[in-house]
Amino acid sequence: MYRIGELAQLCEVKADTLRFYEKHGLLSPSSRTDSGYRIYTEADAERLRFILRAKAVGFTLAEITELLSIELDKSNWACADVKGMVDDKLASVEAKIAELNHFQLSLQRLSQACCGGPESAEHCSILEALESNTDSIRCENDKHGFAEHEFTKACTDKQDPI
Amino acid sequence: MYRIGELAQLCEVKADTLRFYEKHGLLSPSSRTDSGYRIYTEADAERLRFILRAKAVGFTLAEITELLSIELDKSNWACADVKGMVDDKLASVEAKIAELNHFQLSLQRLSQACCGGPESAEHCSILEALESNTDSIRCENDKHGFAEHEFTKACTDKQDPI
DNA sequence: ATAAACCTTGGAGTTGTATCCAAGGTCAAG
DNA sequence: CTTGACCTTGGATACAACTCCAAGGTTTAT
Repeated sequence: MYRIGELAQLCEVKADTLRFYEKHGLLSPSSRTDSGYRIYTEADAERLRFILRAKAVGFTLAEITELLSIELDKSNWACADVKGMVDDKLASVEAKIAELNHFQLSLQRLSQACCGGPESAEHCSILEALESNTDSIRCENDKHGFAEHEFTKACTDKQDPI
Repeated sequence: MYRIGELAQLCEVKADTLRFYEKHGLLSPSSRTDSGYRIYTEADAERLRFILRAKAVGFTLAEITELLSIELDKSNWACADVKGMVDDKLASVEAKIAELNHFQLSLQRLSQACCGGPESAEHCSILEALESNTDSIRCENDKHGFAEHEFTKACTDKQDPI
């Protein structure tokens, strides 16, 4: 039997989060004290751990609600249903990864094209790339108008294609 | 000179999005007609394209606001400032990718452990994994109580470790 | 002259996951 | 019997980036 603060500490979440989960139907305390304090049982704690594990593999709370309803009525569901949820989530996670990989590649290219020095950004390759729709990014080598030996190193160093 | 719907169509965004950008200080039309219609110039369109390109590499609108203020006052900023923003964004994108890769791996393991068949979820490996804090996931081979030849194939097929 | 297609504004709603607050009640220790 | 730590509720706030709505004004084509 735990009070809200105890369960929160035990599972490393905030008491506010437990109230939030209750409001959204994920986890309700099994009982209350006479004065209204929430009392969670060990079974409640297990349910919370289920929620947290599901969160740890990427499920949203809405999806976890669905998983919990399956969990409580297993015999009326098939493995296919559960695996379907996992595979759907996997697909969406992979789609998100693909998008972020795209961002990553673009950002790496932008970073490589810029000397990153104290020179004025007037000829910054990054800004130029954002100004025009060219896919190729020109390195700002020699654009800054400083003595070449001073500032070109960073850029030439990074010229190897990705 | 474009009206809001024309610019929206040209750049493949919604007119609502342009009003939203205006409300948030990213892009204001250069003028209005007597009757109050927004009129965007070619320079406005270019600014919009800058915004969209920055979005396409992962910047948030708040970050784009910052980039735009640098863009309009380049000489008072250094390459280091711009590259710093790119590198910060790159780091955050990579952190997010790492998190999603973690989700992906976990989901793949869960998916592999489950036969995904029409059997009752009573012995579903996925649910069992979410119920207990074990890191290793037991395959549900033979747990369903059906004739072995019928349902074990999917699971044994996928036994190779990740 | 009228209908269709466009535009205006302010504001609300969405998704997701909390976090924080104020005003007040409860409980255990000293 | 007071202090401090805990608990209650409802509601506000936050982020991100839109998206939609209603009620009305404007433009354009026929």
